[in-house]
Amino acid sequence: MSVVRKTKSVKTLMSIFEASGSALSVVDLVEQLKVQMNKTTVYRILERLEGEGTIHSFIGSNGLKWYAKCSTCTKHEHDDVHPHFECRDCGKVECLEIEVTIPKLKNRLIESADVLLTGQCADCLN
Amino acid sequence: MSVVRKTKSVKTLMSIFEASGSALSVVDLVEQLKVQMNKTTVYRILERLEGEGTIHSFIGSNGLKWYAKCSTCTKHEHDDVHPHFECRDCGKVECLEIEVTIPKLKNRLIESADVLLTGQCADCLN
DNA sequence: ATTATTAATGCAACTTAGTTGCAAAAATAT
DNA sequence: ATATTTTTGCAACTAAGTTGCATTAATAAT
Repeated sequence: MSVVRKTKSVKTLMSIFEASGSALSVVDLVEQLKVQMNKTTVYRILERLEGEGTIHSFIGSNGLKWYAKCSTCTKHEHDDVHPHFECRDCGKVECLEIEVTIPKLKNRLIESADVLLTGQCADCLN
Repeated sequence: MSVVRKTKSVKTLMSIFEASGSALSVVDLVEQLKVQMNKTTVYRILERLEGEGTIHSFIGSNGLKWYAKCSTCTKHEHDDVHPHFECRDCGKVECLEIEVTIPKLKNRLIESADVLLTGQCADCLN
């Protein structure tokens, strides 16, 4: 069920993620691709690629959805504690290749941890 | 500017937060209060209370906005690294009274950190 | 290579969270 | 009691994301 076919649209999205070093918001992708494909298609392809493990998603500071293809995406075991960084000036969002340690909690089972850091990126610091 | 008046609606919302130990989603508040006040009013009161420092907000796992009144809200200096926990079974969201250590990053200025943990709460573990 | 099967797409209509402008009502100040 | 300023309700709107269904494109089977 739900085999991911290598359609033209899928290839287009894949190459966008390959080419981009940072995360991409769904809103931006839909806007950027609106002449080439329907927004529903964008949403559905992103869902499938995430299900496949090719990309991963997270929620930005304003509640909008972002996707990224990072090095840990290629591993089978998905690392849940890799943080994301959002620049308050240029709006760029990136995956950070560091690990954040989540303390163990008694009485609760933690299944995943989303860490979103906000601040100024290298480019915007000056 | 933007003095917070103690209107009936404000008092209602304040007492809801006092009575509740956990965080409250805006959607739930609007639904719960829809006979007593307009949804626009709910949104605006929450904004004002947050500006005042009485409550704080964050984004849940599905991108929706949540508000909570926690112990650290009463302090003037707002602690940016207090995590939130969302139960995947019952949907309850709570502030955790622990501190998560965010590693220093070279080349980036971190201004705030949002940590959202997802899993099973004490009640849903059995 | 053609045909059959199944997945993917486009489209339009819809749902839902959140916002805006403005007139009316309620708090606070005078 | 009146004037001032904030707050509220309402209706209309925006924008993100979803759904159903008919059509089209990929892959599998012959």
